[in-house]
Amino acid sequence: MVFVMADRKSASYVASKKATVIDVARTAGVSKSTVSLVLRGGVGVKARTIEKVNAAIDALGYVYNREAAGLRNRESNMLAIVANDLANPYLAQVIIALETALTDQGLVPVVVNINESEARQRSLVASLKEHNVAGFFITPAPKTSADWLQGLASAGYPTVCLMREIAGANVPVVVPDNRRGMYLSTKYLIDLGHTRIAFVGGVESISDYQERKEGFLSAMQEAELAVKDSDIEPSSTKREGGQLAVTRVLDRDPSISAMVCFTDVVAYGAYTALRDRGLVPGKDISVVGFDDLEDSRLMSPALTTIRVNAEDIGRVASERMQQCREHSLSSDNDVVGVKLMVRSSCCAIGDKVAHSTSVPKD
Amino acid sequence: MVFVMADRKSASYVASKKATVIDVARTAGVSKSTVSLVLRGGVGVKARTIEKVNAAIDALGYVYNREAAGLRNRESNMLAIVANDLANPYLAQVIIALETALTDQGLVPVVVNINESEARQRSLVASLKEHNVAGFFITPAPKTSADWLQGLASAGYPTVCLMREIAGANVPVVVPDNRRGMYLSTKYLIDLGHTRIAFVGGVESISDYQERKEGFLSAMQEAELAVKDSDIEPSSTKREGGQLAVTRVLDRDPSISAMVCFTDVVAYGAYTALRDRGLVPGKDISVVGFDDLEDSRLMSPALTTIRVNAEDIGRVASERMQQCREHSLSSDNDVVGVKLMVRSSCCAIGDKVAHSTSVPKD
DNA sequence: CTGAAAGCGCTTACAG
DNA sequence: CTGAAAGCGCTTACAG
Repeated sequence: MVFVMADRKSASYVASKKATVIDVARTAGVSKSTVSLVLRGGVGVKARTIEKVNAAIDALGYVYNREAAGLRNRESNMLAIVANDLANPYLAQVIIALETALTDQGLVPVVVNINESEARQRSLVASLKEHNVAGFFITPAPKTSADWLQGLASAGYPTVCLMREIAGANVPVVVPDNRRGMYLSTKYLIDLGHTRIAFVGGVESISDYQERKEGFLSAMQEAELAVKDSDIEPSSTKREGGQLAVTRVLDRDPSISAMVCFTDVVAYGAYTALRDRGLVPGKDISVVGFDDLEDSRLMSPALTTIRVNAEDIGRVASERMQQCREHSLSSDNDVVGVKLMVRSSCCAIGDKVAHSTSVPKD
Repeated sequence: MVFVMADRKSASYVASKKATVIDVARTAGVSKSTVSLVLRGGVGVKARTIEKVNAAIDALGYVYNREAAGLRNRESNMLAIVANDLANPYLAQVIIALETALTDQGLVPVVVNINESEARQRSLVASLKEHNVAGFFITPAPKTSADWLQGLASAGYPTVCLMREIAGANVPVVVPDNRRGMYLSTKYLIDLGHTRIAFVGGVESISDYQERKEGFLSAMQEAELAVKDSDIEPSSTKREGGQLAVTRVLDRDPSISAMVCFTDVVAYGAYTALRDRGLVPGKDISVVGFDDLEDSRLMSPALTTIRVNAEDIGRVASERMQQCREHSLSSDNDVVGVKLMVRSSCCAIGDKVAHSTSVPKD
């Protein structure tokens, strides 16, 4: 009969010929509708039937075609994480936390890396829209326009910004308490007796930079300490950026006795720059970071830094996404708490003594 | 008329009602078939018509539904990068390189993170299959079964392994020349006069560990140097793993004067362990890494290490994938070259003098 | 270039 | 639970 001939003809590429719901129904001896019911959770289908269908699925190596399903019911379980720079270890922590939270909800997180390029961001997001992702987590690239971001959200794609805010876009944002973090680290240095404190590293065009700078300035102002323009030295957020920034700052003004760094990675660069001039961090000069990467605890001297719990960021962001998906509104900001981790990279100056009360120890 | 009423009713959620090919055809004043032609490159359609269609697409905010298209033509431009651990900085470099190569070919790379969990690998790969990805790059989790991996490839999903090999699976693999890399670094230490060299860090169950260990052993054997079991100390590949491994090795045998580390990250942990005992890397004891992360050049002492060009891995892997997609065969291994980068973390011992000829300098 | 029709692999809704 | 039918948004193939 005809069916047999067809089978024999296709014998050689049988593995790549994908089974379909009809095939499953046929081998399980049930209807197409029943298979569909089982595939979607099997409510109201009796256990024996579910077993038969699952057995057929295994036997045939059937792969559910979620895109065909999505075509009909307009649903998707795929969420995109649009990452500004996969080489940033702190972002990696956030992504890992976020992935865990999403996977627990039965969603499929995929990450794309835009490498701080607005153009790449634009084109990758466009591609993901074509693939019917259910929503976007995004750490927007520098120069991202509010209109573009807003447009994404308005077009029905639930969108949550991570770590960075784009002014003018009405999109929910999950950020650490950048102001308070930098305020805490600056205040800590002031309490140790430092009066000449530099703020090093970071890219001015990104929202977190401005927030951290404000925290620094407010602590300095509160203590009535002067801040010269030259005490603030932006740079790339790579290790090398920190190294260059510190070199420039100290070349200009050797009276600097302490520095708050934009991130831990910048602080690592600071360590290198200091060692290159024969200065020992934690002894000759004080350094504070921001992020609390795993390495910071392990290096020597262990880096005093601001801890931002990546798990918190991930968890809050996934909750916010869930809200967006439910009622497509809500653009509040979530600010995640921070904590000063005192380690060994700071020293007291003048008649002060390093105090280790009132501050959490590692 | 009916259409007008429908339009007015849907006015409030007009933004989320997606335009379709029919809508584009209507506003452009052409047929559905023509729009389809334009969407797929516009061959044989005159420029004026293409313009009209594109104008309509922009005006309507039309988003191509690649899944509906894929349903019909069984094509996909989405490639999955299944990463064993996103927190691994070297892997991040490889992913970035791979993404660049794929994007250049008009493909859409998405990465998922399995966190070294075989179960997560299994479930995420299953989900991605449901989303009709065109192929998989994978750094297989420990305990990945050859059958599973082989099954993936046999089911018609082009699959390329990165960095790690699963014995028994007939799948193309792109790896650095692990043996030669470790041979080179061990030989370098031997030439500096070291005789008691430890091999620290790394997880035994993964293929690259065995290869690197073989390189170490062959250099030692060639020099007729004895290797005790206790000179080889595996550990997690995290920084903390390196720290613990080095501590154990030196506690057992303080005569060790040099160590080859499984990776740069392990070497960073070694630095910490050495400093904790008052030893200065590059002066009291020699350390060599493997990977050549960006940090290695910048830390002090700058780490002597084996450079594995991540761009090469990414480029070769994407070429290999292209071949798989074209004729679904080819399971050769690609071995990417390595290079010893001599920096400051090693010292000569006995009557030897650090030689810096014949070896590439940074 | 157009137009009408069939089909990709599912879901949906409904009568039985 | 089943079965027949229509539809999701595209592509394909073909006659005009």
